[in-house]
Amino acid sequence: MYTSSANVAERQAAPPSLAISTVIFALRPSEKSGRPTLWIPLVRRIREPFKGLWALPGGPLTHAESLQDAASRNLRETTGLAPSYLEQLYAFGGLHRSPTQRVVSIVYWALVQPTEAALADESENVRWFRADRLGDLAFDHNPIVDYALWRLRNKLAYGSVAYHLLGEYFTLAQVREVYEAVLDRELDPANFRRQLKSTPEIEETGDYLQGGKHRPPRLYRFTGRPGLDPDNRSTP
Amino acid sequence: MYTSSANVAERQAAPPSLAISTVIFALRPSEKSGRPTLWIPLVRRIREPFKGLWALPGGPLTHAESLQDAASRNLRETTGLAPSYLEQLYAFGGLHRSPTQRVVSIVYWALVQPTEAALADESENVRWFRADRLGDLAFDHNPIVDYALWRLRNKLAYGSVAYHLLGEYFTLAQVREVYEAVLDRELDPANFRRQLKSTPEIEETGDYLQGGKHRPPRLYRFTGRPGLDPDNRSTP
DNA sequence: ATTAGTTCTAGTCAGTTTGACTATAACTAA
DNA sequence: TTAGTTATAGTCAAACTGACTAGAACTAAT
Repeated sequence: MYTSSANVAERQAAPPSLAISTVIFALRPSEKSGRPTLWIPLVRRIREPFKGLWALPGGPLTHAESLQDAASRNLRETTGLAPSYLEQLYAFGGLHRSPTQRVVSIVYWALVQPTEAALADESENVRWFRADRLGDLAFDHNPIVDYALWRLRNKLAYGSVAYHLLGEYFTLAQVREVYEAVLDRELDPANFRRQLKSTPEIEETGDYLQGGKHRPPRLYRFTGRPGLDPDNRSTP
Repeated sequence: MYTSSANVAERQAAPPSLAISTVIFALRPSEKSGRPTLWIPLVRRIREPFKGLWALPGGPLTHAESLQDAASRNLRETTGLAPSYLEQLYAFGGLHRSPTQRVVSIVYWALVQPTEAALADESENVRWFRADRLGDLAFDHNPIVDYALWRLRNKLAYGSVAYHLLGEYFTLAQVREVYEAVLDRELDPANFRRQLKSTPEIEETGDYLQGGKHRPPRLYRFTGRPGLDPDNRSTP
């Protein structure tokens, strides 16, 4: 068996172990400006290597679950979250990612809606961080998060992913705030609005968001699936 | 050890085995029209499961090599090819991909230049197939190839990948033929030309392609790297 | 040598998209 | 009632796209 009692020769012969990790994104209001910003939950390492450092939630792949199932189970167990979007990011398999053993990590990235994110477990060993202020993470998790951010920005430009960071109903200004938070630049409200209105997947509702300080904006709804992954493509 | 002598209980306890496979694309002239078309080399299964069927080249991940190294070694060993482009495609980890054991396959896709592809080994158990006429492959390799084709078409639209299917020097018409072969539709020569001329990564040379039947076209050269993968991004 | 045929290459033109900007509508708070 | 702010619609020029025309440069046939 591949337990900790295995000697060096046995570890050499063993296949690399397989782990699943997830980069989870959610929007939370910034402390200062109150505008939405990207946050990521991390877990503290409670054993070596990198004991005490923060790391992406993850764990080994068990025998009876698919990769995607393992990712969502892990998500649920470590953070209590149910993602609204989950996609494979990349398989990281460099030789020296972990100092103690060879590990291949299949990393997923997930988006979580704000209502869900507000309920998330937070504890001594689970904490949310601003995506742009993470500090030094365990293993190679810093470049992994960078790559996940790059993918998120790319997917955003393409289309259908922003709505998974919002609730079912949203205003066009809220969508713009998502884009501004993720892309980290301001967008012209009128032009942005024109583009969204020309995409058929965004449906006008009859309702308006009340309770604001100014003219109440109309609420919209997103219709249409994201799905580009092979694992998602066939789901109707 | 996890050999064929392991019993069921041992296989259950064992971690899923890890394999690397590669979808290799190269251009070859079609038999009929002579125009370039996409071809893929496959290897014949010489043992169960799926004995006798054609499959993607691949093999187990050995302990001392990175994922990308494993992919290129495998490429070289099974087909004798050195790719001009190699990128991770996806990690496939469904529970029932292989009837005999749980296998997680990290699949790469590669592009090979025509000079290289012409030298490729072909034998009883290695043969090239037109990408659009593969028949039934072993395992879940048909949807994997479909997904690789989808990625290739996408990357083509974005930019820098077409030149890795060509030699160092090429005419703009040759680039157009690559696009036409991969996207499977005709493109207006004048408009296509205008677009390419506006991209700074395509450099005019002073030379012309001689020996054709008509006006000799100017030769161009591609300058600039593809790299979007985390494994490729930092390579300068 | 001349001509026909083909590809290479440059250009036009209308329709569409994009970015910067202006203006009015609709609400809250003072 | 008014000032302030956001929501929303619209204008305009620049850039881009797809369809098309036309001359340049070569080969092959007459």
